[in-house]
Amino acid sequence: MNESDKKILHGAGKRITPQRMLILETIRAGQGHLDADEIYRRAKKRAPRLSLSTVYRTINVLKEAGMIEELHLGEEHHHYELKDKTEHHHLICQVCGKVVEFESPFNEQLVHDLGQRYDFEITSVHLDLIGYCAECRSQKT
Amino acid sequence: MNESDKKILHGAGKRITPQRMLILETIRAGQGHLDADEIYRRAKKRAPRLSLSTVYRTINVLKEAGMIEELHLGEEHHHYELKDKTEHHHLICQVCGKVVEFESPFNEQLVHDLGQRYDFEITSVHLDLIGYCAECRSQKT
DNA sequence: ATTTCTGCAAAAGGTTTGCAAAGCG
DNA sequence: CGCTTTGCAAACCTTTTGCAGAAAT
Repeated sequence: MNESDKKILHGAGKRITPQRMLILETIRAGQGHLDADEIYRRAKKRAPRLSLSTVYRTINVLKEAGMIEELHLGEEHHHYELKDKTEHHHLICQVCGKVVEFESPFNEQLVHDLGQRYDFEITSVHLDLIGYCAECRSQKT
Repeated sequence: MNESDKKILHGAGKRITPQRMLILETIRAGQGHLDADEIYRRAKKRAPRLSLSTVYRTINVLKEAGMIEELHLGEEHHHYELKDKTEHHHLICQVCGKVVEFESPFNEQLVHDLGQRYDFEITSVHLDLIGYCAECRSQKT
C-alpha cells in the first residue's frame, strides 16, 4: 500500500491497519481474479489470525473509497480489482472461467450518443464477451 | 405458455406442469425485471401453495432448455428474461436500478475480430452501461 | 404404472452483524 | 485516551437438496 493509497483512505476517514494494507496488496497482486474467499486464503498465509469478516469489511471500505471495483463475471462469485487501471473489459471462458482483459473497442462518441438517445448520463461501461477459450475449445469433442 | 414453449420443454424431456406454465408466464410478464423471490411472490398470488424451491428448480429447467436467460445487473440479485427477444443490452441507473434495453451497437465483425485476436470463440456479448437516468439526475443536488 | 415433479423442511454457501478485546491516531 | 477496527461466533439471506406424496405421461 503506497502513500497515495493511504491518503485516499485517510481522506475517507478510515484508519490504516495492517489488515487493510495486506488485503489491498492481495487484491492488487490478484489482478482482478480473486473472490473474497480467495483473498482471505492468500492473505491469511501472511497473517494467520486474519478473519474472513475483516476481508469482507475491508472490501466494503475499499469499495466505498473508490479504490477497488467489484466485478460480476459469469454466474459465480464477485471478483475485485484495483480501480486505477485503464478501462478494459473481459473475455470469459464459459467452461474454465478464465478471464482475459482487453481494451475498450468503442469510442467515446458511440457511448455518448447512446446516453443521449436514452437520456442517461453514462458513468461506466461493462462489456463481457462470453465464449470458449482455446484450450477448452480443443477439448470439446 | 404457448405451443412452441411446450414443444421446447418436451424436447428437453421435461414435463408440462401448471407451476412451470405459471412461472414462465410470470417471467414473461416481468419483462426481465424480476428476481427469484419476486417471481415467487407474484406467481403465488395465482397458486398459493407454490413453493420457492419450485421457482428455483423451474428457473433452472428453463435455463437449461435455453428458454430464459439470467442477468446480473448491478450488484444485486439475478434477474430473468425470456430468450426469444432480439439481442439487446442494458442501460442501468446506478441510483434507482431502472433498466432500459437497447440494441447492439456493434457489428459482428468487431466481435469476431476480438475473438480472433485472443483466440476465443465468442458465444455471447454482455454490455451494460451504468449511469444516471433522467429522473435520478434531476434529483442529484 | 412409471417416472418426474412438487411442497416442505432442513442444509448449504456466501455475506453480514454483535460484542468484547485490541489497536490506530 | 477515545473511537475505530478486529476476531470470533452466531445470524442472515439466497439458493440447493432430501424425501415422501402428488401429478404427468
